[in-house]
Amino acid sequence: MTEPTRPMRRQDIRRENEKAILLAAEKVFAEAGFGGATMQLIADLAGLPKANLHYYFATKEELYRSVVQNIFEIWLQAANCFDAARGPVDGISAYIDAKMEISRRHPDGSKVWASEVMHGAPVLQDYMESTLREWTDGRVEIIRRWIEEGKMDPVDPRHLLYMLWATTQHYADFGHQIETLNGGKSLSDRQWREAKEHIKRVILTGIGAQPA
Amino acid sequence: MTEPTRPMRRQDIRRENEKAILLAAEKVFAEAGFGGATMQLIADLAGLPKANLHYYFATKEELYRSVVQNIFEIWLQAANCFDAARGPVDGISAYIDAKMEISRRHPDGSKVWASEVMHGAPVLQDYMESTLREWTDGRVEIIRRWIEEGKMDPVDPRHLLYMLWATTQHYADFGHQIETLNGGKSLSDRQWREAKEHIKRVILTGIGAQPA
DNA sequence: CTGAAAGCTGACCATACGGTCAGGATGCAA
DNA sequence: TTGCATCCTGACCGTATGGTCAGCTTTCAG
Repeated sequence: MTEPTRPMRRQDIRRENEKAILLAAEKVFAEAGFGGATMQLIADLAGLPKANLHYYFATKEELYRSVVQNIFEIWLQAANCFDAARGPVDGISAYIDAKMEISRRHPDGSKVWASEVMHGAPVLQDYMESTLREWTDGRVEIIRRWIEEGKMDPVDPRHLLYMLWATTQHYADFGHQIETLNGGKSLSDRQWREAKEHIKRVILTGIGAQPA
Repeated sequence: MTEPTRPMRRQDIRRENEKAILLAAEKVFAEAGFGGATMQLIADLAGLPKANLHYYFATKEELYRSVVQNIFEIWLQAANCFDAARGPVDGISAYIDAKMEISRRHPDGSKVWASEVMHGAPVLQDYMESTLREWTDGRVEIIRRWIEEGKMDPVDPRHLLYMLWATTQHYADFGHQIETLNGGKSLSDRQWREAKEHIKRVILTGIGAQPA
């Protein structure tokens, strides 16, 4: 019916194909892990012949690396919430919201990231030792300041960060478990809202930073 | 030097070999995932020829299933803490302690379990729909009672359980990240104690169940 | 219009992996 | 001691996978 249209420019072709491949790869890596994923499966999901994948990404490792780096970018962007905040209530609330939104919108990416870390971060070790460490140290300093200013109880900033990561990431990585316990249905809008509110309430109350 | 000793009884041979294989398998599955693990690697780590693995475990799937089931047992045992408790402070404290001890002593098992769930629980789906669901429903009921009795704030019991699982499991699954951020060193006894205390403090305070 | 660069792909290859098996070694009950 | 069940294993096999490549088509600058 509709004229197929395909006078695509070179640039577009490259961009679209890479995008399709990365999306397919993210899903397959998330579902099967690096070792269990096959280039053939990724190719099928992306709607391309396998050899075409190797035209854009020379090796499976390279493709995987690209996927993981993409996630890491998204992950780091959620950090901005923290900086702009004037206190723990604003900052931590915004961060929880942002990370929960990632868990909801990019569950596959979250799983790939979790898998990568669980297996000892073979491709992201350098990032963890540089970017992630800097990011973490910066937020630890912010939290420390909040504590000094009496805006929250004196809890260990690092363990607090781990708790934030853990609780939010859990809804992506263990989403299948949660769904199963939810009667086999994925969480509704309301349930996601409740999850966010629960986390914010418990943690903010727990660190003595409840809004006036 | 020491006389090699090997008049081993049949029973012992079987038990020891199965144990060695399961231990090696747990480690390899944790490090490489199901797809990335190879029977050869597991055999080498267990100090046995590959063919011998297949004598005890017919297929890779069967071996994997055994590993996962073992973990699930340990995981469920930590549940007892909950039942004996008279209130949220006792119960949740004990549960956090137990789960953190699992994260510390069985990091590989925890990772295999996490991996299994992340990939959609292909071998444990039935367990999740029966045993896990029952366990969860039971604890939800206990928590609900505590709330009714005014022993803690009215938070959603399910999300509270997820938070407990997430925070404790995180120290195993993301142990590598935590170590990296800890200067490349694994957590010391003191740091593990601090982690436990932090989690207990924040969560118990967060749900309004702080001890008098 | 033309030539070269970019994009594409079926067919192919070497390897690694899960699994098999025939036959030897060993513990053990009778 | 004997017979048998259990335990063990080197050698082997079929398959699936990551990766290659020669040669095709398409885009597009000049």
